[in-house]
Amino acid sequence: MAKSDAQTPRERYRTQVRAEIKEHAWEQIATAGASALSLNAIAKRMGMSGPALYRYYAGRDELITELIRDAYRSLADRLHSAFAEGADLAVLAHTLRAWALEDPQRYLLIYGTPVPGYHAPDDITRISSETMATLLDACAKLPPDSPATPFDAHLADHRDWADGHPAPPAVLHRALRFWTRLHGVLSLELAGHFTGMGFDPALLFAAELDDLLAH
Amino acid sequence: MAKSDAQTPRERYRTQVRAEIKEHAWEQIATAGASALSLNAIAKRMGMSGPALYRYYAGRDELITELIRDAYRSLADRLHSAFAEGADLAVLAHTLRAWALEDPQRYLLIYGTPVPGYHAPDDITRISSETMATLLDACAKLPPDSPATPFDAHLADHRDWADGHPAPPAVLHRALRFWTRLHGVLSLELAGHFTGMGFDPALLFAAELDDLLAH
DNA sequence: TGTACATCAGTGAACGCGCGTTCACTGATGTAC
DNA sequence: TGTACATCAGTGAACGCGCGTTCACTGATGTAC
Repeated sequence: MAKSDAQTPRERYRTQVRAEIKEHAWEQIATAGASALSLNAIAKRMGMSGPALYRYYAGRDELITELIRDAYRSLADRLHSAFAEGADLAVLAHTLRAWALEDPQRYLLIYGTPVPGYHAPDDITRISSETMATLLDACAKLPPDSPATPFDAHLADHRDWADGHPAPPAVLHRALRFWTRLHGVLSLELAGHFTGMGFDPALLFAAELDDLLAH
Repeated sequence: MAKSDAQTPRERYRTQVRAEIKEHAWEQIATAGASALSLNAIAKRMGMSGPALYRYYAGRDELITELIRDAYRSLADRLHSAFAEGADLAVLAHTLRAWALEDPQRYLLIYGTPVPGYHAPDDITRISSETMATLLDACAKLPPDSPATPFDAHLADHRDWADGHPAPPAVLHRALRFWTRLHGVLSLELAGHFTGMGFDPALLFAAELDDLLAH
């Protein structure tokens, strides 16, 4: 976290204000959704005038892109450091869930409804594949037990996304299964589709996880 | 589809224009997302002035709510009629996927990122539970084979959402599993998270479906 | 069948709003000699 | 250590825009006698 390149006071101030802007941006997103994010509103809450923010961000798009990048980065780091500390898939799954519940709109900014025209810059895609790599590493540690499926064969021929990871197709498949199933429960929970249904979403999540680890 | 209550020409015209407004609204949502939906823009595309739309909808909120209702209605009807024609869970799953791919933004309007403050009216919740009921009916037709899980026990005590459906907990669990797993694959596919990964999302969907039917 | 009236679709002007963004500027902070 | 200059944060005014929404109105369509 500490990037001590001997910042001048001005640089320190700059990074601090940039961070403060982002904090307010997250608050605003949590309250009204990403589409309602407004530079002027952020400025007002910070007690400064609208144009002042242009000293720190080229415009609204740049700010949003950086928020998205930070979200991916945060998740990738969280999972990676958990894995580095010995977390297995079960722990990673709960780490993911905890991260998502910490700030639902942050999760949804990344994995929720995309703006039809938007294309993330390359570096963001790269961060996202770091997360995938951690997931693959964790999946590779499990004993190979599931029988090969037709989809495994398909994956054997379409594994570019694994980015050089040596895992066999069955492991790639397992990683995809983890991702889609946990996302399935999580995203419906975060979107509020379980509210009023009575059961505890945490238990459904745990049940899916058990099922994943059993096969 | 035909609701022939002997409409007067004026009523016919009215319903026709309302439908035309909604068509343009869907186009706009498909193009720029739901948050960009604007009455004025719709009016312009229809060649009329902005205020004219207020003859047909009380405001933007009413229009959006009706779009959401229509989306739920469309899905509920599609699944229900498929089931009525003898579809099993596998066919229902593909019906769901086809419906989603038909208009991704329509699916995401319902199951994607919610606007933090929004609460759907009761009748919409009811339509949504129609879909759930169909899913439960289909799940109940499968032979009971999966062993009871701890979550099943939890569901036995929290089954209000099943709305009087006589299915045992294991079936409720199966229905939830179907929903969350298919949604997991579908929503990531629609949000474009598989693009560039190389594999065919349809095959991953099929693999998840196979797995669901096997247990 | 024709006339008198009511209904209703649609218009254009207007209101207030908040948005993103630019620009010329003031004033404080840091730098060089 | 003090002075002269450059850098940069922040302001306020302004631009143009599109939004949702209201209002008083015109003109066409339907209804009643």
